Amino acid sequence: MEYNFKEIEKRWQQTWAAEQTYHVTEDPSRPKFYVLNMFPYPSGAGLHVGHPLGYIASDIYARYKRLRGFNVLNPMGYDAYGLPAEQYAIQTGQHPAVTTARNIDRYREQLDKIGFSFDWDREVRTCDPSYYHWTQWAFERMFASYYDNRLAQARPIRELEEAFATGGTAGVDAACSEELSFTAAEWEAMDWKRRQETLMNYRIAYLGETMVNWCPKLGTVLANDEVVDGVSERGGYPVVQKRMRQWCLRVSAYAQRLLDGLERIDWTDSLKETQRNWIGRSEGTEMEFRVKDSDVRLTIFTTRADTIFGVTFMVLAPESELVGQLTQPAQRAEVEAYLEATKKRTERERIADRRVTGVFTGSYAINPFTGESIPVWVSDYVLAGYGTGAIMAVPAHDSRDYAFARHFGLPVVPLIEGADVTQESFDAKEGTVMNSPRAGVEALDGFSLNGLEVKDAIAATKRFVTEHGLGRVKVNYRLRDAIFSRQRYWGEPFPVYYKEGMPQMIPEECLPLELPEVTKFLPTESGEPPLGNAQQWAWDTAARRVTDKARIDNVTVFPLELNTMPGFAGSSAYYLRYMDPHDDKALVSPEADRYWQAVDLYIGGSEHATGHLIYSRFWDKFLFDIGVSCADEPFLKLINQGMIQGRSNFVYRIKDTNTFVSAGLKDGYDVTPLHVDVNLVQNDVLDVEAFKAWRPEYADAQFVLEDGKYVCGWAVEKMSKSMYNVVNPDTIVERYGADTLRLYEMFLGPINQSKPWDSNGIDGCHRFLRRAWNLYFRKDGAPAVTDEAPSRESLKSLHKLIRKVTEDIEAFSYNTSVAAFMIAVGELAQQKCTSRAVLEPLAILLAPFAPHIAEELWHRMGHATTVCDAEWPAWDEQYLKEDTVTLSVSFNGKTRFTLDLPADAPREEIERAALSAEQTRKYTDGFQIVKVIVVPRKIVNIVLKK
RNA sequence: GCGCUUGUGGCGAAAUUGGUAGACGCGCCAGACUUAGGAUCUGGUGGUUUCGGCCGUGUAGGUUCGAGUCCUAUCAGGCGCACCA
Repeated sequence: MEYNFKEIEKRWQQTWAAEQTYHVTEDPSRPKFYVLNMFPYPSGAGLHVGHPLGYIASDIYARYKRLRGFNVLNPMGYDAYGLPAEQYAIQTGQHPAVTTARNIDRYREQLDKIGFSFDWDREVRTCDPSYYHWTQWAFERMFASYYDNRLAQARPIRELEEAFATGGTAGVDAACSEELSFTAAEWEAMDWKRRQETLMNYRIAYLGETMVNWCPKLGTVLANDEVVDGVSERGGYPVVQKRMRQWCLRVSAYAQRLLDGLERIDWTDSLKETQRNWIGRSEGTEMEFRVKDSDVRLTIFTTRADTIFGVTFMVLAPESELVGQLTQPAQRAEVEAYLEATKKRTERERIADRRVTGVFTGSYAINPFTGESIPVWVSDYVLAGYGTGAIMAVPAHDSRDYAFARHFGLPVVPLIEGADVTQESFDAKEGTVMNSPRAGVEALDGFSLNGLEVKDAIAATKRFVTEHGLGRVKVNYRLRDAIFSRQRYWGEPFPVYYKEGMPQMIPEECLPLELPEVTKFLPTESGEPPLGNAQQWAWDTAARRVTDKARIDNVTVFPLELNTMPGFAGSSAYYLRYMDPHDDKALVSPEADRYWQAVDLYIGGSEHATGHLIYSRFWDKFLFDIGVSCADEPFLKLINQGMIQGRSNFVYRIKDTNTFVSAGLKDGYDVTPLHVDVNLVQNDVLDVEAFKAWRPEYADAQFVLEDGKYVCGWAVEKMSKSMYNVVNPDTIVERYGADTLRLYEMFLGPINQSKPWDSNGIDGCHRFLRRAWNLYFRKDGAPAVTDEAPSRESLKSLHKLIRKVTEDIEAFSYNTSVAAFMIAVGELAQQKCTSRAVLEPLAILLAPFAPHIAEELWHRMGHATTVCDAEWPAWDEQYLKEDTVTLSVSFNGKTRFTLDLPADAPREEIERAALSAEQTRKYTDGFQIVKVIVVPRKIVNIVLKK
């Protein structure tokens, strides 16, 4: 009987769909397990073989867990909002909703062919109103919340209003954009608008005037993680810094919790480290410097408070508002020219060209410890967005300050004994402090750090600063608030209208606020975002619905927000929605949430480390605070699947001809290597006829063959259309079947490693499946499975396999379990094993990896129910025991001969046998036996000495 | 510059965690069956060898009876962060 994978796979896929085999419901009688893949953005190019890698790995685990009695949630959906569909819409006029739906259909078709155990009933699409209803809802809750630093928790903004009314800002410790200070009376005196503005300073979702990454080409702002090397991640367009009023999320309030949470989750060290880096916690001191002849106080942040005696100048960021106040008339022209020049430089230019630039303001700060005057400069090496936007410069012990001091001829005062600062600064935080203060300089209260170790000097300075009211100990984070608006069409609309210029939320019960139709996807002529083109885009507060813009009277009808939300909005809480995808009363019902808790296993690429995986953790912590999610970490275990790279093929054209030379002969000619579509190549041999048909210019191509074949060259490159190395999973499924594809993707190597797709090895996996199939049938096609008792040998093969596969799946080492299958099937074939007692468990073991063939074999063995509900077999140690064991006998670590002994021989007997073996005499002759080391069942090592 | 990570045959990779390095697959070689093979099956396949062995896990040391595995130094690749004070 032939292994007809096409027929088998098609039939079972239909059956599973018809019988809802993978439909899952909350079942408190069974333990739950939640497996999740990062949902894909449905691009127009469809899936290539790299995409399903993670899906297959998680599907194997999901099926395995189900076989072990778990109630497994394994959902799939689409991250459907995104720039490519919109860019395509701008070019072609095709509505993004149309292209997105088409791409989703294509993805679904491709996914269905691979035989996943997804519960499609729980599918979500971020662009569905029923889905983004809850994205908008979460945003509204963030707007209505502030972060209480003392409780380390989000609280209703109402509580803050009450606190302001009773005591002003005194006693309030809340995360904010700007430290404010007012009394209850001042709060009471504020009008509605003023209060709204004040509250905005505290809201978790807030409208903020900030420096943003503006991408003129895309016509939108971008989050920090969407900017790579000063250009946009999508498209690679230049990005400039621009001050704009934008929606932001106060992610920074959660910095410490995001950091602490990493301790409790099972992620790779490298990923946790990446997040720690991104959060960038830095413990230091904030110190105040008075300015000579001015009321201005300069606050700076430093991690090296101990270097206070080496401060020889101060530097302000060009964007700092203090620049204007501190610039003296004599320096005004120069400073303004500098600010102008800095503004013109893009982020990219600043990174590419690290010239030392700066300008003196004419003002002098006063060192709070010594009273010395210190010149205040402006330079773009100080960033406005970090710390206070001002620094104390210690050129002797900071390389950037050093470069600046050398360039402008400012003094360098070394503070560490033995540090040579004639050529470069001494940045290390070690050594003994000196010159603190210098001889002859009197410090405040006789303070001195001389003779202390740097570590102790930092602590001593912190203590002194706090005690003398010169500043405070402060923790800074690199993590910035997330900019949450995009000037694009294809995204979630904000449920926001504007009254007196202040944003108002649309009532929760009126959600979702649906994305309006527009005629054009480009910004309006007046520079408004694309939603400015929508006619039906105003909010009627009386009728509580969207209405025509023309009716705006700012009395009952108000303009709606024109920005839309960024890509990460929809992907931040989708794992919660899968728990309860059809609920129209809540994002997730408490029952469903309590049952599924959190994602037990999350699989996806590490490229989301500083984007989605931060935002999602933030979003979840917020939902945890307001009691919607019961888990404060959303993804308990995370595995990063490696990228599948492309394996490109090349043909070699002899220059100025249409003749192509086979790879082995190309060195004899002057050739140009050209990418050739890998689908025209099999095992590196070119299908010459297909090649001729590929492109008109190759129709009359000539070939120089080797051994009658045209052999192509190859290289590992990114899988992309332009390299002609994209391998489509459908092609593989068509040729070998889904089970072979699944097996082969896993066999390729460890899932967390990047590796090139190489179709060359796939035959091996396909052969394995055929051999497995052949175990179950006789040559004439009749079923071979019998009720005979299995041989001990066969049981040993089976139980060895059960143990190996079970342990490997638990360790996500799928490539080695596939190898174990190959060995076991080979052994069983050799043993001519036909016993049901062996072949049935074998089919179950195979089910997670190759579900179609397993299901088919299971049914052919007479089972009416699906193999998915079978019970995972357990191994029995008694079959794994050996009767005899072959020991290696080594002398001084070198193996010389082997010895067969009963497996249960005690240590003494092994030792005796080794010493009395006749070969032993040969090696011990003339030596003294120092000791004998017995590694039971493995090695006897005899240590010799002359 | 800082952090993380990986170096093993012609290739993808294994190695029970300190115990016979290279499982399994590809490729290659030989054979069988075939008019034929890009089909199938069987056997072989790290290097070297005077056929006793000897040498082999990026490089150089160290610990150990014994090191791919542990320690020290060093080189190379990949990823992340990067005027973050």
